[in-house]
Amino acid sequence: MQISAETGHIEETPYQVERQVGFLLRQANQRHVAIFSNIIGDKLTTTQWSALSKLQQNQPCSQNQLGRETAMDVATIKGVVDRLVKRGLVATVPDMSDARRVVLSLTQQGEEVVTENRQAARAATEETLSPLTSGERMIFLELLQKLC
Amino acid sequence: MQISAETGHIEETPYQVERQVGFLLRQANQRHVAIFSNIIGDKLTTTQWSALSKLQQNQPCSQNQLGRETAMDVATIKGVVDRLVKRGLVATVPDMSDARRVVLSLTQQGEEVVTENRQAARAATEETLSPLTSGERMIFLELLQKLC
DNA sequence: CCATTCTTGTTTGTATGCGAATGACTATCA
DNA sequence: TGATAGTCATTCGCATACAAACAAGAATGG
Repeated sequence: MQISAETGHIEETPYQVERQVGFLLRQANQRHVAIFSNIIGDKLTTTQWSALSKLQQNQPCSQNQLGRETAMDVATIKGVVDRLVKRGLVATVPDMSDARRVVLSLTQQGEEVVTENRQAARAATEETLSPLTSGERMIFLELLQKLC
Repeated sequence: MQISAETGHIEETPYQVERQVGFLLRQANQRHVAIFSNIIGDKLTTTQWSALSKLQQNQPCSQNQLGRETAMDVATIKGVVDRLVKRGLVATVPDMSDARRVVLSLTQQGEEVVTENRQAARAATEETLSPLTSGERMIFLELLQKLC
């Protein structure tokens, strides 16, 4: 909304959904997910990759903690972890000192999967950012981080 | 990957999921969705708003067409439209000239909902972008558009 | 005009993603 | 210590999101 210098009236910028941040964020995310799954294949989703990759950094880790660090709801992280456990990439052990907690860690196979796919994940990032120049990427990532 | 001026070796940038575009896009989108639903309430989701708002611009419109214009899969747009129809915001009529097609249009109530919530949608956009200065917003939106 | 091909809409299956409720356990503080 | 508050994991319900398979209709070329 702006005030016109001529009329002094409030001027409505025409509202176009396709120009709104929300719409664009959703689309950009969709594009990235598509690129990621083209490169990685159907083995791993972006969300699963986040969980595995983050778990490797913070091993061992409780389920909710991992959810917090990957920005996933408790209900969401449970589903993700369940599928990773079923596929033998993540192991769960009950916590000795806290009976509520489930302690997560990568299995041997999980470690291998993370190692094997790191270059592919880098490639996905690269391709997603490919429409931007090197300088634009720096700026974009900086601004994007402010919106999180 | 960069080449060090000192060693001449290829240096691996340490891989951190939380710094990757994909991770940040997902988070930024989550934040926007949360802001939107705080402002609009549980009446409408971001996706439903996109569909309604776009439909108002392009009335009447076939279902798949609307999906294409809102960047939604055929299966996704069907679910969205079904829910909007069930709530009386969208009406469907069979197309005379093409028996496959379902022609969509806003109902009276649908028109009202779009009109009533446009300011709120603007406010959601505004709040999502609030961490950025006016100049940064222009740059960010421009770069984001290139990634779609 | 007929066969091939494309498009439209539907359904199924899998995977996020969140709100809200629940049960079990821990921590805290009066 | 005993009530209260907070945390962890689970579950349910709803809403995207996409791949894949399908049926019916439309469009095209031969």
